[in-house]
Amino acid sequence: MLTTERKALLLDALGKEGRIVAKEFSQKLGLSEDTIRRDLRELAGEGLLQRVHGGALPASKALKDLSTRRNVSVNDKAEIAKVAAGMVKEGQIVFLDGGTTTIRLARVLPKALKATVVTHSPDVVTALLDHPGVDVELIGGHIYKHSNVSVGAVAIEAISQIRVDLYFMGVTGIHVEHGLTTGDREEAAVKRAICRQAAETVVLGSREKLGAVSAYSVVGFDDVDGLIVSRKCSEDLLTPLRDLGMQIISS
Amino acid sequence: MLTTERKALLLDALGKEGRIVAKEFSQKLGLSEDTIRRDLRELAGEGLLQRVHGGALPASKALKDLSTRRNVSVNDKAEIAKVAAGMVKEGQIVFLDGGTTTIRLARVLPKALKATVVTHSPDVVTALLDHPGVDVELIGGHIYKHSNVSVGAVAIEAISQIRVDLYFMGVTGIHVEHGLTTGDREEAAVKRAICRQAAETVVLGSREKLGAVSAYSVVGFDDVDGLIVSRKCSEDLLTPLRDLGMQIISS
DNA sequence: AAATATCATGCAATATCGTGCAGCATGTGA
DNA sequence: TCACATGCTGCACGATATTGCATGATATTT
Repeated sequence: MLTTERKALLLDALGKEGRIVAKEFSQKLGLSEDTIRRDLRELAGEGLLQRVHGGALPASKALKDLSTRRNVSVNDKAEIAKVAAGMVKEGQIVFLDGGTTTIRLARVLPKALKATVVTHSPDVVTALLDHPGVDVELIGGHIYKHSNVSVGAVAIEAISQIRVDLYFMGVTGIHVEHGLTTGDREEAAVKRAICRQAAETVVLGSREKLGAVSAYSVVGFDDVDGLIVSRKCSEDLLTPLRDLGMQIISS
Repeated sequence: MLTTERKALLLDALGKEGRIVAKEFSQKLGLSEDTIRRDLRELAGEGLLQRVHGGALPASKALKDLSTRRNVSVNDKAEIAKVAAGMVKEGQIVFLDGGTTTIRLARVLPKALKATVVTHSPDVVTALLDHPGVDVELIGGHIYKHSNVSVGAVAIEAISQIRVDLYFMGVTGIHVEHGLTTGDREEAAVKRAICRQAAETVVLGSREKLGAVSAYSVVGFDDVDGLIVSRKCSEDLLTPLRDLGMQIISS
């Protein structure tokens, strides 16, 4: 077995399972634990995963959240991401926000899809590295570490110079009265800027976002065209949004 | 058996199986491993596949950078990164290139260090997420997937608008006659642009880079101020560079 | 605190690598 | 035909990589 291949296996497994246990893997491959541990150490050295006692976890905080927080919402987000990915058509220019759902969305985009993705999230860029068909344009700016996206005047200036067909927006609050909200002023400003440049804006709303309100208002429902929510969302929360003219797509 | 025919076989098998083990193939064809290895080396030289210990893998795998990193070199790079990290002073504005060594450098920067890092590499951004003291500015542009950095007119425009104190440059070739070279035209242009904006430029050169030449010229030795190399680099390779006035820092 | 599990490191055995060299076939020009 | 060049192949050999084991250190659990 080629060591590179083994490392690829480890990363694959990590992506799928969300964790790696050194002992299990050594048995599965018929190699000593030392070898696996060595691999994990090296991969951790490259920043490709995070070493923990007994095995390894994904490196990026976004992904770590995905794997550790094994709540319902993870499945929700996976479903939403799949539905959203299906909306992207050949040749389109799509803007992907930062956030766990949009990263998943990036990952599940068809690898051969010919399209252009614009993003201000380094994580989305990384997720799209193995999508040969997808052209990626990165928006620069000041990195807001809490969300790992670029924000600020530079980002907004760069955004104002592009046009996109479709914008997948992530938010932390979706509320009938308060509209779409997020936890950071800068991020809200960036989202507004993208909205202005997008022919169509779709909000990705996993279950816990519905009915929630965060500190900073992004836009009202007038400025967005659709909302993708989990199949399991209660109708009670959705009908008032429908009444506001929102097109609701259920996974 | 014609060598071209054999190479075609190798590429075929690679496409079908996803990997090639030199030993197996030599037995299957009744040829020595040397011959197969020679073929693989040449195909790798043309970029048609990726050489790894024991055989070969497809060229396009995102893991490519993983495998080019042999173990020794990993240690080399770790040492170089540590030395470079020590050069960064409080309050400085530092530009970090893309590349494995600079990512390591980012990781080993003191977490509490108050400084600003400018980069066009999403991976560097990710590496700096848990450095609360470090402000990160991201340069946007078109993502060149092979290296996972942003390049192109947008990137160069953004770079021209900043000044940095110190630029850590990564290259793929460091050669007495041919100067500093890299494998992509766009990347070379970006590196040149950063050089222009930097008060001081330092090249990070792990062992295998010394004496190597790549396709695209970046700058000559006049435009860089220092070179950090592994302790284990032979003096034979270093003295000619010293004669050119390079300041060489050995790890 | 004791028991257990996991870890990092050094070391030795083995496998693989790259290079130089020689043998062999084929091609070429005189 | 002969002498020579060229290209391909296998072998030898020193260099490098990989792996498992031993060992003492560290972490986790009871």
